[in-house]
Amino acid sequence: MGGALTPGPVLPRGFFGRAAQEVAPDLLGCVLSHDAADGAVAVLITEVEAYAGTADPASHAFGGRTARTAVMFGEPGHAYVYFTYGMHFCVNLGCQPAGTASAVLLRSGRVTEGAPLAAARRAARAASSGDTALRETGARPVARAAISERDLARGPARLCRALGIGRSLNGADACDPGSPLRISGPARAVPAADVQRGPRVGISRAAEVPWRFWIAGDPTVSPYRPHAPRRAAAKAVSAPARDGGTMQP
DNA sequence: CCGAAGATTGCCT
DNA sequence: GGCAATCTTCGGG
Repeated sequence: MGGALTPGPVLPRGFFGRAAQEVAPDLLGCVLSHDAADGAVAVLITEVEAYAGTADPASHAFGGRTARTAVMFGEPGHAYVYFTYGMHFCVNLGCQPAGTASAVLLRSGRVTEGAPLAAARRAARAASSGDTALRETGARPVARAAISERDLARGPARLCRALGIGRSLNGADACDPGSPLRISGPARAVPAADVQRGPRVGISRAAEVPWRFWIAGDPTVSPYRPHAPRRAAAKAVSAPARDGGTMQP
C-alpha cells in the first residue's frame, strides 16, 4: 500500500545498452514520467514490445536509417516518438550503442501519478474528434462515460495521450534526471514468474516472433490483435475489378 | 510528384 | 466484429 509505488532512481544509460529483447522484460514495472506545462503524469509500464532494428522486418529501422528513424540509431535511452494512422503517437526507448538501431515500444501502463490530468487529456481527444457525423446529422453529442482508470494508458497511443507525449519529445533523453521525460526503475521488482511473452500486436511481418512482454494478469494489458490490412478505399462508382475474381476469405 | 501502407482507436451494426 | 478517421513517411516513377 503506502509508498509501494514510489519509483526508484532514473535508469542508467547502460541499462539500454543491450539487445531490445533483453531490455524489454526488464522495463516491466518501471515508471515513465512526463513533466509538462499542464502538470505531471507517471505510468507504470505493464506491456512492451521489442524491435530489433535493421535485422527485424517489423521494425521501422528495417532497411536502414532515415530521418524518421534516426533516433533509434543514436545513443540508447532516448525516446523514439512516431506518428501513425494520421492521429496517433507511440513512444519507444532506444537500445544498443549508437550506430545500432533497436527499441522497445511501450504499449501499456497503469497511471500512478496525475490521473485527473491524464483523464482530461484522454477526454479532450474524444470530444474533439469524430464529431463530423454529429454536425451533419444535427444530433446532439451523446453523454460519454468517464474513461476508466484502467483504460487511461491501455494501448500505445492511449499511453502517449495520457502522458501528453507528442512529436516534440522525439529524441528526449529518458536517462537524464533533468529531462521532462524520464524512465525510472521499478518500485517493486516484477517476479520473473509474472512476466509473460507472446507475439507482437498488429504487425504484418515477423508476426511469429514472441517479443511482446507483459505482466501476467494485469488488467491494463491491451488485447492481442493480429495484423488487419486496411481495405483499399473504393472511391469510384465503378470497381477496378483487376483481381480476376479470386479471393481468399 | 504520387501512391500506398501503417507498431491504432473508437464508433458502427 | 467490421470499418472509418486522418496524415506522415518512404519508395518508386
